[in-house]
Amino acid sequence: MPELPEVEVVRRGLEAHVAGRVIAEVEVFHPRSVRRHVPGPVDFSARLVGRRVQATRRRGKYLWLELGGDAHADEPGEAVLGHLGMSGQLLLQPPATVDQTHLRVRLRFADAGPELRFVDQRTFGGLSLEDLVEVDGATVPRPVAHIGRDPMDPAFDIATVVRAMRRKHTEVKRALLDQTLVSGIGNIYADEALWRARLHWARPTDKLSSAKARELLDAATQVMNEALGAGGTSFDALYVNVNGQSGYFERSLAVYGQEGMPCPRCGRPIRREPFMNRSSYSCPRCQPRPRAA
DNA sequence: TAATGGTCCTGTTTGC
DNA sequence: TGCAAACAGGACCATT
Repeated sequence: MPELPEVEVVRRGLEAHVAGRVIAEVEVFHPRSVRRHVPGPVDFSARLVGRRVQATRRRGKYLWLELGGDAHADEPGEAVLGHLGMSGQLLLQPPATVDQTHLRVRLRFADAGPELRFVDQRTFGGLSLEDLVEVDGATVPRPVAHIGRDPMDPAFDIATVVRAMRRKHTEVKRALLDQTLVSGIGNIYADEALWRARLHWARPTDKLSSAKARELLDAATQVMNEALGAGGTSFDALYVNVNGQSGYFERSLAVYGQEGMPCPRCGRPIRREPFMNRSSYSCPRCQPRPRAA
C-alpha cells in the first residue's frame, strides 16, 4: 500500500531514470487509469509526445513529472500527475519485457531505453496531464493545490498543523488521514504513529494537548522516515518497484497487521477494531479507548 | 465470504 | 433560525 515513503522511493527511481528523457509514444490500455484527464485518453497520449521530463516532484502521496518542450513558453508549465492508489506501480523496464496482466499505460522514450509502465490491479490510481499552479510559494499540479504539505517538505510547519488539528472536531485518526491537513499518511503509518504516541484512534482532536498533537506528528514523521530508509535499501536501481513487499520495513511494524501478536512495549496482544469500513490496530494497554466514544 | 484502502461524492450534522 | 462549512460514511475497484 503506497503511502509517502513508498511514493518517495518511486519518485527517486523516476528522478534517476526518467528525468531528462523525451517521451516518444504513449499507449493507454485502460481508460479508467486516465479518468482524471478530462479530455480523454487520446488527448492524453497526443499531448505527451515530444515533451521532455524536466524534473520529478512529490507532495504526500502524489507525484508528478514536470514537462518541458511546451509550445507556449510564457504560460505556467504542465506536469504528468500520478497517484498510485492502492495497487499502482510505476515500473521501468526494457521494451521487450512481456506486458504485465494489469498494464494500464505505457510511455516509450525517444532514446529507446527502458520504458515507463503504469501497472495497477485495482485501478484506484491514475495518470493525468495537469497545469502547474502557484500555491503558498510552491508550484504544484492543480489537483494538488488543496493537499497539505507533508512532513518531509522543508516548508512543513508543525505548529500550524497542530493548531489546525486541535481546531477540528473529529477522531484523531481521521485527522491524520486528512490529506488537506497533513499529507502522505495512510492507514499503516497512522496506526504506527498512534501506537508510538500512545493514543487510541478515536481520541477527539479538540481534547488533545498541543504537546500530544506535536508528539503524534513527530511520531508519524519518524516512522515514515524509518520506512523510507528501509524501502530505499532494498530498492533495485534498474526497476522502479512500488510494491510494498519490496521494502523490509514490514518487519518493523509494531501494530499494523499484528492482531494477537504481543505489543513490543508491554506484551499485551494487539487488537483489531473496525474503523471506516477497514481496520485499526492498537495496543489495549498502551492505547486505552477514550471514555466517551 | 468478507476484507483490503485512498480518494471522491453525497447526505447529514454542526457551528456561527 | 438560516446558512455554509465541516463531518461521516458509502462507492469505487480486483483479488484472495
